Amino acid sequence: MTRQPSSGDRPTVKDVAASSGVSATTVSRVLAGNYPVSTATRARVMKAVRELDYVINAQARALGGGGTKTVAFIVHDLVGPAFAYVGQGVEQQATAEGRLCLVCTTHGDPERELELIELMREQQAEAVVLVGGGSNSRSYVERITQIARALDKSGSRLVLCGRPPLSPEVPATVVEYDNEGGAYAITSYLISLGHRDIAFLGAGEPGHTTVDGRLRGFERAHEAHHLPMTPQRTRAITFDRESGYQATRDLLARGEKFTAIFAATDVVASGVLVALREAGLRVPDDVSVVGYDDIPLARDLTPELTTVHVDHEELGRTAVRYALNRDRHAMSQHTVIGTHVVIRNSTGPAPKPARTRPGK
Amino acid sequence: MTRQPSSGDRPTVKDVAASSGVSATTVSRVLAGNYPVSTATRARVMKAVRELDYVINAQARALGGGGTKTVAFIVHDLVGPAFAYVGQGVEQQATAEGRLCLVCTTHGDPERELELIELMREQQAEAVVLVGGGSNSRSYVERITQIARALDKSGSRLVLCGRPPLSPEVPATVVEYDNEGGAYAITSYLISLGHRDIAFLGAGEPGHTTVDGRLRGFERAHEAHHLPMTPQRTRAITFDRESGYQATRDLLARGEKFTAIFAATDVVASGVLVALREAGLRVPDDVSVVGYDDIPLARDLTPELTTVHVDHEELGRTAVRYALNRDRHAMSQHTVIGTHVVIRNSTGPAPKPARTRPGK
DNA sequence: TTGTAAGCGTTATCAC
DNA sequence: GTGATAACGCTTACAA
Repeated sequence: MTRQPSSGDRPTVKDVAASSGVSATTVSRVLAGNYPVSTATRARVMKAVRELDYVINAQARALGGGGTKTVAFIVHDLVGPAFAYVGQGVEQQATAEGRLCLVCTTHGDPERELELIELMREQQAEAVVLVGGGSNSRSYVERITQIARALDKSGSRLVLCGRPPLSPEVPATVVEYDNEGGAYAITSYLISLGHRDIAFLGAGEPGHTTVDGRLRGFERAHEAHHLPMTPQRTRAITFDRESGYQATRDLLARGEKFTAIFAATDVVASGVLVALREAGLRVPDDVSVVGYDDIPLARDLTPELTTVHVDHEELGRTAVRYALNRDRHAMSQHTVIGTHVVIRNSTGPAPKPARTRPGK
Repeated sequence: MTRQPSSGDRPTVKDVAASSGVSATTVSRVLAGNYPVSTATRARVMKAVRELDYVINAQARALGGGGTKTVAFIVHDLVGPAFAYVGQGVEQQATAEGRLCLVCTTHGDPERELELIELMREQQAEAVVLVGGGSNSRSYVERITQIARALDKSGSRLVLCGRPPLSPEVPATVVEYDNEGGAYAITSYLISLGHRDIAFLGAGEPGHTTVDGRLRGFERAHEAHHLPMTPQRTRAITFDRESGYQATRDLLARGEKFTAIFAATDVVASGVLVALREAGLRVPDDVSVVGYDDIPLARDLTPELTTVHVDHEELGRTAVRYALNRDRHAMSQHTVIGTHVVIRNSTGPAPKPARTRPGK
């Protein structure tokens, strides 16, 4: 007698087996397709599957057979363009490798991050991708190390995306981009245009790996060209449009001398442009502006923004690819993706003499 | 004798039980915390949990106990700003309700969409959120109806986010925004500024629900003000920046008469602005431009874009909230979220006489 | 080629 | 309070 599945109570292999007159094992074999089954039987089983509208229970399968085929993606938020692109890459590669993609947001809360890692451990995610720069503080590094070990013990792999490597003994996959190199390159470009007084908006949060790298590239470029740096021209900000705006106004209000501004991100640069425009300064005639990331916004700004291109999507793809196809004996992995300067219309030769605050 | 867990082989309740000298049942109770357990026992168990670094197996729990506490989010892609915000809302609400969030992208492929629905059925997702406008074609509606029924049978709920409701007999939750109303309002605003010749960029794909709604609002506003519409001024596009750019160039090249452009999305509007600028036309002095969506980009364009605000994040939140806390007896649900016009600097009084192609 | 039976790790049921 | 024991739905030896 055939069971009559009703709403909310799914048919199981047993139902299919009963309905097609075979054993549950055979049904399983037909569905998995990895075992010889006679054509006639297969047909009968498939017919029953269709009639009952049977779908396998992923939980039960995971428990009985292999693992769970899941990749977790933990990120600050989904709407930052850079994050969204990394996410896109992660999802894409996970799908390509036959995995499902779990996504969680921390909103910058370290506690929440920890909770999520535990959750992902429960879920047996094959890889747990952490996106975005982290702190460089001793305690933070220790924490991440611990997490990496815990995940490793649970048979899952920690992937750090867009931050520097940990010690080689830590079981983790690290995929970063040449953050410092990009900053060095674009700063050098400004210097080659004759700029000598360049403001840097994006200091602050000392120990934040992304910021640190960009600032370091900025500094190294100055050293390489034997140019002095003045601390008054580097500003701590919060990496949103508004803080770029405020920092620029502050720079102008204090009468700092500068002919160019290096904004730590494209989003910050968008605020910079507004402030300069309000102050009656022309870009790039009076002041050159550069950003970092090359998100689509960079092309929509007026003028179009000269910036450092980072292939965020590739970053996400690479992260998953490496984590899933790694040498099981290798402890740590580390890859760096290149960056390059994209020249658009927000940069030009330094005006002479250098501008100061208008009207001062 | 205590088991020694090694890499990749997780301790189980049994290990914890053995290590703390109680039964597996007791361990389960301590962990669930929903049953009386003596303080002493609880302490011993927790100690063992910590020592073994035990984490529960979510799959096994799902199989044994209740369901899976998962919400699935199926979307065209993650990087479209509107999608990203809906996703943010979905994730946020899912988390708030103690659910995990699975995310998958279709890249516009209907086959892929079907596959994903099946996958989500296997995963026993409590809710499956489909984001973005769909087709209105008979076959498409039938397909969705079938999907809704299939999911319902599997005990999971289909949620349509940002598209019109299906028939009341179809078990689905629909959350849309007042798409047509927003288009009506912003068109009326243009008309109130004296514009009589308004181009609409975003026709095409007849049957696409989002586009249809916006065009209908545009048309209704014309009717309400007894204004004629000329088909030559509505253009089919592909909803990216480039197609907005091309459509505008085409409009100009053909010498169409217009004093304002209604771009179907903010992204399209960004392309429109570029084309107008290249043609030497000033916005809003020569031509007014409006968009739709009010994504952050709208404020970064020059001039800042007048557009229709849609709270995409709230859309996502509402979708999940309704799907999870619905009346189990109600078949279909339907909610509409309001939209409103945001006036910025891309719109102004219609110039007179109406501009045509410059130099013509 | 097919079936039987024993897990997988948890929770629920029913005793004690 | 606590502990056996039987599900949950699937896979995978081991047999036939």
